[in-house]
Amino acid sequence: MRQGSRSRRGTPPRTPLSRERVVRTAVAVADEKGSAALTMRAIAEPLGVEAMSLYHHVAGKEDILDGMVDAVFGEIDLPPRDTDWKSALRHRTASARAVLRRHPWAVSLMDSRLRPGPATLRHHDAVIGTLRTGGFSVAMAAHAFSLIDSYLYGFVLQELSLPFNGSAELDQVAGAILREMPADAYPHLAELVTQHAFTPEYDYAEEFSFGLTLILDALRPDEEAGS
Amino acid sequence: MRQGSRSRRGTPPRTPLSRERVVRTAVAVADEKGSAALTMRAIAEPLGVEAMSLYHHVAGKEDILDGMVDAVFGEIDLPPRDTDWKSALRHRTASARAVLRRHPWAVSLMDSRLRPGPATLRHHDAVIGTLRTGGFSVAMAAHAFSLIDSYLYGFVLQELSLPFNGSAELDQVAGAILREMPADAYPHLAELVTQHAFTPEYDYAEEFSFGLTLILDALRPDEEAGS
DNA sequence: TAAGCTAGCCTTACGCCGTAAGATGGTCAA
DNA sequence: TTGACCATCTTACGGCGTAAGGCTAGCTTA
Repeated sequence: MRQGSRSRRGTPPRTPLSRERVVRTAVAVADEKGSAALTMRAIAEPLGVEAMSLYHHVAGKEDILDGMVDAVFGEIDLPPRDTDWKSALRHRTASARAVLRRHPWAVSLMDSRLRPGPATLRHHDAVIGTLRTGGFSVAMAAHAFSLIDSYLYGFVLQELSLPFNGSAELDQVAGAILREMPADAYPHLAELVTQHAFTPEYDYAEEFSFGLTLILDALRPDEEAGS
Repeated sequence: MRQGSRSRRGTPPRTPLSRERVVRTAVAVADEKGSAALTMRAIAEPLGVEAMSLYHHVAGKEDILDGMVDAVFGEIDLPPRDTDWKSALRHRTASARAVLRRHPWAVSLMDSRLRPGPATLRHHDAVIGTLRTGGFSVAMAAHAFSLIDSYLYGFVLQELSLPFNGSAELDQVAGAILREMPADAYPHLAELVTQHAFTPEYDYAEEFSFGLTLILDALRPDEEAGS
């Protein structure tokens, strides 16, 4: 904000651009304005620069998106190494949910993006390492990894697709949908929506925890070297 | 193709447009050309019509996207009513995975889209109904619903983000990533990737089944009226 | 049969988008 | 002082979603 403004004369101490600064700005823009507003021009503006200048530091918009995904993985806590595998994975999975809620554009961005950055690789390696150390065979670790992350991404995907800016708005939407229904066309859905006293923040945390606990308790290491 | 061509003279028997025909064509275009190629002009062309003509039948592109999502839900088998809840849900979940693989654009489209169509509502109602009939309380049915669908969407999301046009390409990508690694920077990840003899089609079906079985076996109805 | 209405399609145009190509100008070594 | 370099800016292009309005075929009505 203070460095570049729009000046060209007077040589204010313009902080030089860099791939990292571009990616960080892109994350901020997506957080604030939504992923639809993430244009090259919108990223350039808070940097006090024109859109085309970004191309000297990134290969194109796809490159920025790759960087954003890796930045998100960098924010997720790695599973701590000083507890059992179950507690460790519970911690990192809760951290991941928090991060993905903070960056609502991230989940949809992660699909179709197959150029994992270093933070992504480090993250996956740590999760698999936790399972292996906890006594999981390679095959079983793959199963557990797939299951836990599928649940994580799928849950956040669904959670974010609801407008949870306070329960008022949610109730309003739910109510509108219910009212459109031909009374008893969808009785079970109506029952569930009606009976669920939506208090989004808390309910969702509890809902997530229910599924995660069920999964973690059903998973079991399959190698003899127990801790 | 045969009906409209570009003619205006001679009055060929042009099949009239309709919201349903527009949505069906949009699904076909997305399937064949990818979701990035899904433009109003691209939808209009196979209908033998200009882009702006679509606006007489749909409210805009968002409306088409809503319709596409509902069309996808319409393709998913409802849980059959003549077995136990576990078999019924296994069937509909496998069907859902098959449908979402057939329309790779669908999962990402489902988030951010909060105007469920009739097929979507009917589908959700049937799933919840299966759980309730199976002895689940309303609260427990909500838990089970959330858990199963989170797993489903998350799994497909991850499955589709890999280039699984035959194992050759996948091995190639995996190999390239491994080669970029500083040898032993990600040992557990390397071990897992190396040891997993990727034969995508089969492996993924088995992987999905593992997690689904684990979840279904861990879930339990919580009301006394057993079957 | 003829007049007028209307539904359904087309044409044109606008302001966005990502980015190719090349001009500009500030910095620094010689 | 000169000259080269390189980060940045300017301009432009094709494609996007869609607003506004024109045209015509075929139905309604007298």
